[in-house]
Amino acid sequence: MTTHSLDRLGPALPDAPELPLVAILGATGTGKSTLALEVAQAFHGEIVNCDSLQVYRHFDIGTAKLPMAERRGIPHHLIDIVDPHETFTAGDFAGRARRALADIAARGRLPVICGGTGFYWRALDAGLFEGPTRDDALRARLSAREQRRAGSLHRLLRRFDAAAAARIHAHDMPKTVRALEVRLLARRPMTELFRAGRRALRGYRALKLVLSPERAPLYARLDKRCESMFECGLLEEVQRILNLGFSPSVKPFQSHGYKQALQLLRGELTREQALELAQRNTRRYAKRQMTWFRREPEIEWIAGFGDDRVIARQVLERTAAFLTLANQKPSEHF
RNA sequence: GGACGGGUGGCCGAGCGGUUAAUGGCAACAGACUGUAAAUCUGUCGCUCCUUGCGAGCUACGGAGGUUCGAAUCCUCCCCCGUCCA
Repeated sequence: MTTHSLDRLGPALPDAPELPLVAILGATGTGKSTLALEVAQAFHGEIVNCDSLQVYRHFDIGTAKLPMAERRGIPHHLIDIVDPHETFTAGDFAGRARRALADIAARGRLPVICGGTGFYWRALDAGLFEGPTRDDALRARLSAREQRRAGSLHRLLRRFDAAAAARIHAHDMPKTVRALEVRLLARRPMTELFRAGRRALRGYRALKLVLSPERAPLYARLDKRCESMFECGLLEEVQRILNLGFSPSVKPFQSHGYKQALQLLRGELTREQALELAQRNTRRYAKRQMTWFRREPEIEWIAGFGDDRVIARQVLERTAAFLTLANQKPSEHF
């Protein structure tokens, strides 16, 4: 574990008592929301969303957002905070999440982070490096260049930041563009900036739980959930968002489920095809999430669904133990 | 009974004499991830073996024969499936 002194967002004193925090992570459909509710309810917590799509207003059904009525009066943060056309990055998330954490802790409550976007979690926990934010004008120029000559951006990156070029596959445009953007704007290679240190979260002691049910039942559940989304208003929701004036090219529309619903509305897919593709992409996504969390450090695996009673009890016990330990920790120094 | 069309690796589906263990897609498995990450991208994917190499051997394109230096690809017979005519 390396720690860096670049953090200016959290309590920076190294010997300050660490505040407890619980993170409930895992693939979609593993029952995180329900479990987070249980934990928050039992330990005076408030929930902080860590899902890259639930931040968008109006995208409710396809993102499996917990309806207000089911939130048991527990405050949920970072849900419905931006409009669909606004860009919202991992950096934005990390900043706002840290503020939410501090607020919750200041209220004497337990922050319960809940979500499946691994990158957001990492941005929050390990932190991002100090670098330029995205620059759409620059990116427009870069992508025009790539269109003129396919492969030119990666070649360019090889000249400007060989280390990054070696790590990023030539076909991976988004990452190639970002590396170039950093290099061009900061005038220093991304690799160097990254090595210089990240803005890691300080001042908290986290219990990191990853829900990890068996694959077959998870997939079955995802398929079923996807189907019921199509049956229970996904199409109508998409139409409603369109009617509000948001473009179909807006980012959240590119996510699985919504993308297919849009294609179905345009007549590009039959209902069966749309559903099948949505299900397939959801399954693939879940698999990628599992891959991500496997690499996440200091994690505790929970082998089951979060809405399983036995699992819930197990997690509540674990959380209780964690909290008493967290409370004792500072006094051990004296 | 007759006329066509077809049977290809877990599935779909190309190939239609050689450089084809056989394009693609799906499924499966593994992985990457440095500010739009539910995105984007990569690898493996018949079996066995090893000195892990654009390695060796084996088994493969419904079945059995045949033609050929050589066949998933051509011929014969047989077995299935589909459409049409009786």
